[in-house]
Amino acid sequence: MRIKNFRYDKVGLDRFFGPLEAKIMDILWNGNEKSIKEVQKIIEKERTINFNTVMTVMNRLVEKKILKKRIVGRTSLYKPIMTKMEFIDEQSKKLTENLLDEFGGMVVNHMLDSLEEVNQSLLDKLEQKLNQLKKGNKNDLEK
Amino acid sequence: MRIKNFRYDKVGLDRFFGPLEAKIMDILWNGNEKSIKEVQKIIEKERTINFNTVMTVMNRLVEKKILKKRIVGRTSLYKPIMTKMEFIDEQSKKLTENLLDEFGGMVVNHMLDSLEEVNQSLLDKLEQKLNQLKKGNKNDLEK
DNA sequence: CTTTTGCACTACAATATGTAATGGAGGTGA
DNA sequence: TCACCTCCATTACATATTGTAGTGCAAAAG
Repeated sequence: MRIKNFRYDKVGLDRFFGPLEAKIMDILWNGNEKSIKEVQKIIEKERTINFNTVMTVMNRLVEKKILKKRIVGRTSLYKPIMTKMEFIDEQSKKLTENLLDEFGGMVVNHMLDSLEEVNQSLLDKLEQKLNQLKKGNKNDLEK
Repeated sequence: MRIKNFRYDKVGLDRFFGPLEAKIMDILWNGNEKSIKEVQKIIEKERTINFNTVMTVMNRLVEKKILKKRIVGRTSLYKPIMTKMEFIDEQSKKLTENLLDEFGGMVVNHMLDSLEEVNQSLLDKLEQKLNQLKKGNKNDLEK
């Protein structure tokens, strides 16, 4: 399975995961490979959580190919398949491509509208990319 | 209620709605205010669909404030609260803002990457906006 | 007054996610 | 060896969303 939903009434990891899933991913992205017990203990610092609940959700994340599970003796260790940055990058890229496919120029305009409050270095990047694109187009014409 | 999910494994209206919801919205956006019966008849051209099924889904769309319902005599007429363009614009705007909030410059880069395949008029628009932004920034500095 | 139509109410199914009980398999201490 | 403890699999129930449809009422049509 894949991540299919972007929840835009949520923030951060909650945009891609349910709240418990997000918590677990957060823990695993901010540390090493962990057993269910270890994850459960960390969550228990904030609230009570049943060991089996953590296990079920972690195993579902394995089915979804978000986590991978390594069995060491009698214990299973879990860690994310991608780093958080890789994950975020992949998701935001997919979303961006999807938005452009679906809405085209409209999204570019919205983006640029929202960009007004954005810093200079991003503007520079934008300009740089724009020049790059213009050159590309010119070359295309020459071919 | 609001639209909360963007399904990026789907296309078009299916990104925001379930398949039957999407079909219904499509019908109502491509025509006038319609009764349940009228909508059902249109869907029945493609497949069998129970009157009550259409009714339930349409009334749920009213609850979600996507449709509004007007009772005329014994019949209820339904139409979208927003035009399709308004809806698409609002959703894509929200999504864009959300993506920028969440991922910032990363999204801009993805967007510009994806933009390479895009037409000249969009490039022009982009350039225009860029100049606008640059001017804006200059003014900000002068203040 | 019976039949048809439009609708409300209710219910069930599938999927996603959170929750947890039960019980097995294997290690540990007495 | 026996009782216990730890980790895990299996199974289940709960809620929300969406699609589906039965039952029955109330009003219109005849």
